Amino acid sequence: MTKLRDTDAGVGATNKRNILQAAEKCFAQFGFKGTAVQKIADEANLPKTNVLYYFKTKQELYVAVLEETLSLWNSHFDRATVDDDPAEVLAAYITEKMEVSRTHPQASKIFAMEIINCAQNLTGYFDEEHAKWMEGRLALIDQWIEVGKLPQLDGEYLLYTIWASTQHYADFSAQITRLRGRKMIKADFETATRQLIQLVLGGCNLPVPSRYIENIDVE
Amino acid sequence: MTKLRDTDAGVGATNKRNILQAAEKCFAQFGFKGTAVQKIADEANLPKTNVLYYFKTKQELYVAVLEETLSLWNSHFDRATVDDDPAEVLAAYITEKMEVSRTHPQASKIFAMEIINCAQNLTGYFDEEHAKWMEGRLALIDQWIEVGKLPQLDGEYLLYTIWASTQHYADFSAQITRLRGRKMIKADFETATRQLIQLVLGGCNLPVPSRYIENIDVE
DNA sequence: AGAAAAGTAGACCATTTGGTCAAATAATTG
DNA sequence: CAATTATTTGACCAAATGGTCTACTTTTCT
Repeated sequence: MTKLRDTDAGVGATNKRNILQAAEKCFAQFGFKGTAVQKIADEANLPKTNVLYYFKTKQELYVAVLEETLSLWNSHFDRATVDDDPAEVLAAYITEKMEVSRTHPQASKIFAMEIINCAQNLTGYFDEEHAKWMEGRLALIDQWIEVGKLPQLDGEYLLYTIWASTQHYADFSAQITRLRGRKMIKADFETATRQLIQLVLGGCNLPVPSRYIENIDVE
Repeated sequence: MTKLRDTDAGVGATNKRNILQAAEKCFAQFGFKGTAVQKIADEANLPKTNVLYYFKTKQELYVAVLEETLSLWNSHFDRATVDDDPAEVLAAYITEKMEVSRTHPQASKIFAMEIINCAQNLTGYFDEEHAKWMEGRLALIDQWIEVGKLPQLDGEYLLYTIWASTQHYADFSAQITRLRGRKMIKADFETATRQLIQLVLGGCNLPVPSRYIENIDVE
């Protein structure tokens, strides 16, 4: 009766979402060049021409998928200030990023491959935003050091370590699964999260907040 | 006069090495599907047919490149025992892996993509060897814990963190370069290595060996 | 020297694949 | 209802690409 189209309802929007989901799956598994549009179409149960109707080119579809994954970078850490407790903030940040690896491994893989291939499709916008974000977070870490909440350390390498260690569980899940003999389940992720928090906070001479020590679902 | 061929001399061996090097460069940048045999041939200054003469298929060439990269996993850590000092061993291991990331970023990228794409080309041999290696190293870590050289921790996640954090500097170099505004040079790697050692060892409640504290070339 | 093996290289082919076209159908609007 | 717009779909095409075939040259071995 009433029209609530335009963004999320309607045939077009449904198809678009459907295609994006199928594309994410394929791109994560086979990369950009390794994914045929036909395969995405099959995955979405649509003729290929229909896919190209919604996204003019494969590249355009890929960029659309990529841009969706960028939203996963958002975090509570973005809005932390010098008044916050770095132990709490970092523990929460690690927890968030581990959760992303667990629930959105495909997006993480696509992002990783894009970076490995020199980030040709990450437009200047992401570059600038990301660099600006980084600058702000490094300034915050320096403030924490100034007020004695953190020991002398280089925030840059700290953040790299957190990113690498958390994304690893998504990107390298095939290796991890083979080494362990079985897939990591939610409980394993929780153990891994606790261990990583302990390691990183310990390395920063920070006490681990009590709620991150026991096997309790956090947040 | 004398024949010293077979492995490293002779036209064939030279060409093979040349092709492998060109292939490594291409595969690292564009992935398996994204790399045309013709491009490898151009990079090696040979006609395409010549490349296919030495490696019957693109897949065979790719696997050859991949197998070369596996040698980079070798480390002094392989032969450490419970009598060694975990602080020394882990610091050296991190240093070694960071050095690999600095000097063989292409190999690291190829390996990473292979894992992301579910390691279809890593044969059972690597799987078994790697799993066996892992088992031995986890046993060693447990021994260190038993004799009180290490606090209670899960060695599995410790190793993942080390792998992830060190390989990150090779695999994600494009992102790092953009964030910093310039490439990481040797001195930057040394700083990163020290920071990472401090973080990991600190997280394990281990003192950092003095020679890893100052800006001194180690080993 | 002469035969056999190793290496070089152009022409060519079959397949895959991103993308276009045109025609048909369904939905929406005036 | 008529017209316009949105969507669906098969047929088709040109470019890219992995790989083969054949022929030629160089090296090595006896």
